[in-house]
Amino acid sequence: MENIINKKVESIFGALGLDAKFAVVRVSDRPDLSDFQCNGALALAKIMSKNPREIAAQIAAALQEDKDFARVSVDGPGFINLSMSNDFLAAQIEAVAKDKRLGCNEAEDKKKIVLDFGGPNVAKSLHVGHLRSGVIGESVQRILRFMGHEVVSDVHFGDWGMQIGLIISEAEKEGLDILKMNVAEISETYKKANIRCKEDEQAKEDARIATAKMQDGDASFRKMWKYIRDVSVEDVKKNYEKLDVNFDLWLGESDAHEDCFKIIDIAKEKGLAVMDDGALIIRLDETNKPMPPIILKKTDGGVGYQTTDIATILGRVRDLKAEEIIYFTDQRQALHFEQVFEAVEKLGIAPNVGLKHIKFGTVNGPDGKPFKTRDGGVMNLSDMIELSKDKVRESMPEPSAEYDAAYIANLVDEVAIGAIKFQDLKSSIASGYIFELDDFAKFEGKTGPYIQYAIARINSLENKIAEIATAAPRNDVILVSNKEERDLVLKMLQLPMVIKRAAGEIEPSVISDYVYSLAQAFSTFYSASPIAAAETEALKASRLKMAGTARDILVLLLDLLGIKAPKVILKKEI
RNA sequence: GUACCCGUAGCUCAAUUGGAUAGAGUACCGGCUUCCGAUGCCGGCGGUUGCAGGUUCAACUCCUGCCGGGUACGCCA
Repeated sequence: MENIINKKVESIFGALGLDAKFAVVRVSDRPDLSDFQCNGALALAKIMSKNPREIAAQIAAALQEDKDFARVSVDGPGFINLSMSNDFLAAQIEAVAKDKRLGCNEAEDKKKIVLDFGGPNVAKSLHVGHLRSGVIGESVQRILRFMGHEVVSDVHFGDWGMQIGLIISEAEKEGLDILKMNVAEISETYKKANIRCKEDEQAKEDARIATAKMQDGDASFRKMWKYIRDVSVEDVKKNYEKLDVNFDLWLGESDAHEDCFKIIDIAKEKGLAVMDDGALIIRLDETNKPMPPIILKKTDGGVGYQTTDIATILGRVRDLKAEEIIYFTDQRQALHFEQVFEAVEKLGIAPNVGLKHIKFGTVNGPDGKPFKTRDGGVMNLSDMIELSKDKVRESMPEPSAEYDAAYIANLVDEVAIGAIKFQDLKSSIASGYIFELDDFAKFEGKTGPYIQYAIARINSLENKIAEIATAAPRNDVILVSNKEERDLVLKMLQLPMVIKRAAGEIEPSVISDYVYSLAQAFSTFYSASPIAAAETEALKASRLKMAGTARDILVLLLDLLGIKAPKVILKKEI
């Protein structure tokens, strides 16, 4: 709808000989005054050094001719306030209700986009630190697909660095057989190795040598590497499944192994590779923003994650034909990606490919520092999920004939995961948040379950009315008869712009913010306007259709956030 | 030491990228159920946007300087 209004305003600007790029219409900051506003006259006045109110008045006068506007006024220094007619709004929402995509167009410039999120490592079970990357990445993946982009997601497993060497050399020292270990044992061995290497320089050196040997292709080391990788992948997959976080590709650093040599060759050819302190590096200190160098090859001959990340880009451009690559990690890796992107630029291996790093804040404890459990360790992701489910379970009824134990178990799952995900996506992803267990299972206020509940009520409403067997409201017309209805319709019509903005800014919180305000608008409407007992049949049909449309939008939005919308929400009778 | 990020209501966060009266949730206080799901709705309380300057018709937003917090800085990832 904003598109339509924008066009109307643009054509007026054109007719008046004004630059149409200032004809930007947005949702009004002052809903008491108008539905939409245009601030273009202010910007124009500055350029043309004219009185903004005069320009605004001229535009407003022309807009007034259009009967779709119920009211056009110029206020303050030159804001143009626009209010739409109820007929216009009704016609617009009618079109949305009919449309499979609820009025949303796909992007004009569709791209092939590779998303890199998750980033788990071998031998480490997922912890709260992994939550955000997965949840945010999953949502962005859904949003970009909805916009029509071709999206390929890759988990980019951390399976090629020191951690492998650490495990192998530690197992050797302890006389353990890696090929018989399970995930927990591998993880334990890794932890022990870390502790040992903190004290013991020689052990660290041994691990380094083991890493280099493995990377070099030693058969028995490769066998152990493969085993460790397979066992870890299987475990990590299970965890992501629980969270409904999905990847197209389960590639890892190891898959870029061959390309690492190519990167080194290219760097040499271009004269970018220099020996320094025994390592082969690319200098990045001569630019206006000097950075530490890329270490292509370590003194011991092994490659680090800088090289594998660069090599991975080469592969993604060559094999996947990526036009854009987006990374999701916490902000502590900002410098790393600046270095990698700069090196890629110098190497010229990804011309015209957009490289973006979406950084997000850490999940923090009450002290404002990255979250730790009471004993100082990191909290396991699956433990956290269980805690949230326990909370949700408390509010659920006992299994009944209608809803058996399996149904309730599934419901607990969907609500708990919904609560966790919404909590993670509800404020702008650049800022971190304080981890409060209680918040992950809250039902009230700005939470996932609040939205799920609103949806369940609409479903229930439709069932009830169908049961009463009143005149079927098919093909009835939506009427805008009171303030609550009008507010709801206006809110619903913002959908396309919201999704477009979320996709453009790669910011899922734009959607979580909107989905909540829409659910609120619905609840307000719902408690103010009787539906089953509406004054007339036409009004009843209209409101029912309105509610159904709101439900469809809410479900779509939750889906874009990666959150399930249960048809029915059960609760304990009190 | 250098670079980057942050500081908004008691708490957790917004503010459409420079626009009008800085908004939500939570907490707290008050009201709403013979009637569509009260995990709900309505109302109230709560602010010198860290401090001091500057640019602008207009600053939470941009610039400068302080204060306070965080993060990262060559062979871990």
